[in-house]
Amino acid sequence: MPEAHDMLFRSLADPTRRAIFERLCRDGEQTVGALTVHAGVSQPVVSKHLAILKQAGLVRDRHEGRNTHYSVQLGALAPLIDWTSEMAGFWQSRFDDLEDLLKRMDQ
Amino acid sequence: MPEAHDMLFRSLADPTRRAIFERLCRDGEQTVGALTVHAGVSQPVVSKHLAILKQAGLVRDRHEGRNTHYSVQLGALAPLIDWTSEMAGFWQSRFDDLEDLLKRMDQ
DNA sequence: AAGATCCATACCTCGTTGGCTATGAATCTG
DNA sequence: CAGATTCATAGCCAACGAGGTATGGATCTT
Repeated sequence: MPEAHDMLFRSLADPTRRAIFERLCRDGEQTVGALTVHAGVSQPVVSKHLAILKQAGLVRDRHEGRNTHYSVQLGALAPLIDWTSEMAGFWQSRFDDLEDLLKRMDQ
Repeated sequence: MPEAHDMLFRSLADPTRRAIFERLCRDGEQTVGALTVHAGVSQPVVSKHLAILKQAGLVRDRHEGRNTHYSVQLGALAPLIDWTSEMAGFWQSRFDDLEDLLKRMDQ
């Protein structure tokens, strides 16, 4: 069972995939075709990347006729923010501990 | 030239590597041996992971006799925070645009 | 000095994956 | 209905990467 953070980080690790996600963040909902134009890779590759992003909970799709529109999933980045905050928190708390120690040593 | 964010995300994508980084965040400076005990992989593998984390700017090393101590690099997570904020910002601003639009339509 | 310990590097292997083309299903359009 | 368009899936391949063992350099320890 791949931990939840795994898919998240792994999804964003690939440059092509991250670029697609960034574009969706910047410009909002896009069809596969529109995304393919700027992706620099073939349409099937874009579709595969989108499937991975979707499975990671980063994007969602909406079907309309023969078009599929992708957009950023609400709260997509929340786990990333949480993880980062947690790690930064650990770091900070140890820093505080050191500060306390130094303060007590100072007395 | 691999963009800076690439190494960052790719470094954190691997579970073993991320676990090592998390441990350094939680418990502070550690020797390679200490990290290897809990890593579940061989010592050379741990060394390699640490080299990757170091190249990504996430950790730093300090040599002391035959021991090498690794610790989280100051400001390691800053680029990650920045990127996340930027993406969330794009999303938010488009949301605001929509809100404005709806507001104007409401009149 | 000899052995033990710590770590990094070299080398190999195998699974994963990101890319492609081909194709088919589904939907417009003439 | 026939062709065109949009997208997803399947199959394939080359490259990468994470794991292992073997080994050597450097440093304690006796």
